[in-house]
Amino acid sequence: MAEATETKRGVSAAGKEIPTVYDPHAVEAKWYKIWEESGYFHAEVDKSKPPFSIVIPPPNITGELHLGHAMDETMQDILIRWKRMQGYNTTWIPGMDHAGIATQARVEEHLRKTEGKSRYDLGREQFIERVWQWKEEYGGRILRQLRRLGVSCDWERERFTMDEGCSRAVREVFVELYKRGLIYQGDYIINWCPRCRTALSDIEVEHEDTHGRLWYVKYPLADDPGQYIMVATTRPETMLGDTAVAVNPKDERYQHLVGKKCILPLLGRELPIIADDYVDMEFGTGVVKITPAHDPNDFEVGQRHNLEAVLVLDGDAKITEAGGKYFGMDRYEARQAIIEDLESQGLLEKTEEHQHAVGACTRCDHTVEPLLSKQWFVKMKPLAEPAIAAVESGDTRFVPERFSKNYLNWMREVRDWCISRQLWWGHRIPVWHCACGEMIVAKEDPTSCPECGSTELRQDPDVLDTWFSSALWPFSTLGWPEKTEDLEHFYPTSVLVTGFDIIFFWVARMMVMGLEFMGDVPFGDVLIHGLVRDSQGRKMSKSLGNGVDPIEVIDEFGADALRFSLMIGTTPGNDTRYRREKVEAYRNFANKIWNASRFALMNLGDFQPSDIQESELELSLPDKWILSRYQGVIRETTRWLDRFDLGEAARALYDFIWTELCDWYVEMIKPHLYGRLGETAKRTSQYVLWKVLEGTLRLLHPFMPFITEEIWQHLPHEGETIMLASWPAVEEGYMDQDAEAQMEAVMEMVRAIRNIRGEKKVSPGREIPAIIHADEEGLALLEETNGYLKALARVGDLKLAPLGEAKPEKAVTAVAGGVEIYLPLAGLVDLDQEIARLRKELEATGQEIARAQGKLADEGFVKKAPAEIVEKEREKLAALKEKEAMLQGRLRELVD
RNA sequence: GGGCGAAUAGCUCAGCUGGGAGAGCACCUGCCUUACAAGCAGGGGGUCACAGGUUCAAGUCCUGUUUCGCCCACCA
Repeated sequence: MAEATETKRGVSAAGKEIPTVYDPHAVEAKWYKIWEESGYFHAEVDKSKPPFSIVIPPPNITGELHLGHAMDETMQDILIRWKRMQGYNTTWIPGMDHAGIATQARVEEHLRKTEGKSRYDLGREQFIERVWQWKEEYGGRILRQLRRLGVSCDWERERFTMDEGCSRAVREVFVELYKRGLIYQGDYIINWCPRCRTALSDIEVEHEDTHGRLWYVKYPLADDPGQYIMVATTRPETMLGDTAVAVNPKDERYQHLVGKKCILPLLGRELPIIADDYVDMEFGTGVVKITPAHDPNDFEVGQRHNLEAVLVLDGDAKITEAGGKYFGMDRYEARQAIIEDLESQGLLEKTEEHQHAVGACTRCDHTVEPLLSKQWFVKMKPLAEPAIAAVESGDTRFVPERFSKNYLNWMREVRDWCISRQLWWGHRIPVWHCACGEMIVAKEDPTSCPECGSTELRQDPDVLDTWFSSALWPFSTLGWPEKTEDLEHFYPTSVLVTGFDIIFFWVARMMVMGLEFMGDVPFGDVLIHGLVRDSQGRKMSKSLGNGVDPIEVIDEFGADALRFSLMIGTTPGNDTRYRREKVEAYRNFANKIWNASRFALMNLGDFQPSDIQESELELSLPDKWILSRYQGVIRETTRWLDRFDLGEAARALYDFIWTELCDWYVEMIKPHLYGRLGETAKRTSQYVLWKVLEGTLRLLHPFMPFITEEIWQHLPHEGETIMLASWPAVEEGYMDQDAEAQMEAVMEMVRAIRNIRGEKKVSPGREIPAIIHADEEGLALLEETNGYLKALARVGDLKLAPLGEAKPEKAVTAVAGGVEIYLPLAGLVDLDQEIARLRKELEATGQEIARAQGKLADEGFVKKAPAEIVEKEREKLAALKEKEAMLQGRLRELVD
């Protein structure tokens, strides 16, 4: 018992204490500090190396990071660490986004809860001061969270979308676009959120099918008392702003009324009846009420027909004075009142159930109002053209490719971008007004009016859409508008990693601005990932309360485990579910690596790679095999990374490490390491074990940076950190097809014996005798490898004999790896059972033979399939026939 | 109204250029074998949604259907 306790503590032979359970906490904190303080994350421009740069999608300072960020950041870190090891001049620029509307809302809410005050109580200046305080607090939290994940960001280059440099870039871009005629101010229908009290861009509105109603309202004819024209509307409250009624010019039903007038119920205003193609004859009554101030289509109709636009809803979505007796009512209250009034006047014909899309603010979920308003816009069409061409030509590539279609479809139909927001938190619009009527658009704050010299200037109170500054991120962070060395070297950035949900918000706008101001795309590749959902597949959200804090996961399982679990088993661009058990599984994987490394360290002793020259190595079959497989995993991992398929790269490493390295190689070379096969065998396997483990750690490092560094430091290595070690390169000389085939045969034999042991319930500790009959080749292989077989399958006495020699009467038979295996298990062999077993096996083999023969008998297959495939099939058939012959021979003996 | 994705073991998901389906978890059997019980060995379990087609060969490519999910869209 005392011994067992000792073992659990992991006292090694050398007396070194390394715990058997990997504890990520101390390791992660230690290494992150060292990395950061040593400046490993930072890169100065080094023109002797190819550049590789990434700008982080800046997290909003609204709160804390969630698992989606963890995945996004992990992907970037993997790419950056990998490229850094490959020798690129890498920088990953971190930073945060001021997130105008979202942050303002959060701070207002906080203010209301803690002090019972609104932003108006504080005033603009004081309020903004509070937001900066918020930024310090929450921004700081985000930075700590990022560090816990292990990200190798170039912290010296950290930026904020409202810092001095970004602010300067914003002004520069605004003024330049204005000068180029690509920014304009105008009265148009915009989306207005009455809750946030600001204009929104089109993509900040989420359309949801809601079920509403369609009301049929009679508009009496002005010249024909008693007669009326009937309109159908989903929004009766906006009728207060009607300035016309429209029909389709082809609609014969209403031909005679076009040019006449009708009376707007409730208000009594005279409305012209006009004809416009926009009206769909099939829908409703074929008559549309026209409200130019509150509907985008009606606005256009209004423009075409020179109609007046009457605003009947204000910024709070309450009826304006223009609404007569309804003045001051909320929009829904007014709707109810209007319906009642119409009904009581006999003007409401009928009501139908009706499904239609209602826009909601993406921030607060309140229903937005389309309303006429003076705002600033970016003219998108001319800017979109090069952004379309760049993706069509492949200058920028989406991964997976399908997202380029999304992007292109949107870009081709892009509409002007409303960029002004009636908020306080954000980049103030660089426009000033003078009492003389002059408007000044300038990069620097003007002191006086150039027209009249007045110093009484008033700046536009509005701020810019948050995404305006985000759109400049790939170059503003590199120093633009200065022509910096950074900009020249690191722009365009190499790859952008982000979720599909912000392709329009962000990716598209970066493309536009990058091309317009840098004359080049902002990034070569756009790696798009999906959402991290909860275990039931639901989107994680505050309201559902199903969000998972990455820090809690890291506290429990370690950052490496979280990172790995977010990568493995995911498909690029697809959503993934977060499951605690999955992280647990990769925590176990970390532990597996930890223990395999403990084993290695115990058995490497004072080994140094310099102790042995590669020419002195006497490689055993397992040594050759693992070296060959190691080349395979280098090639595979690199190939997957090249394709940005991080999930498959992770899987390749997992399989190699757990199955091939740990389960087979380490088990097989134990006798070597224990010195039972002599000093050279020991040194050779020490060398191979070290070489493969050390290299594998480098391959794994981008995925699991902490544990790999910790172990690597304990192994003989070159350099001060694994972070800056080189990415393993394939050494063709170690690729060995024969070794792989031979090992496969040995593994098959071991599995066959283990299988029988399991079936016959032979206790695992008990050694059993075995007799193996094999052809010349098989015997040669077994001469060399019988030690492994004995150890791994727990075989004590092993007899080797050529095929055809007399076989033991009472023995369980297996045919595997091209040999006949007989296990004379005393007392466990039942002749009838054995015969049944062999018959079953024979039958299965017969079926496989039939299939192979059928295929080879097919002329089409033999003629058209690649020679390699046909040859493989022939070999398979030959092996199967051999197996069949062996089984038949044995069966005949037993039956006789 | 368009566009996209998903459908594979009980559950969650992989499956690259077409060449006899895999993992993790769960389940069953046996093991504290001196790296690891967060482990080891063995095992059961799948007409790859459905119907056609292309091909010597289809989970993989094409067409259609069904179910679920997402995105875009100014029919009041």
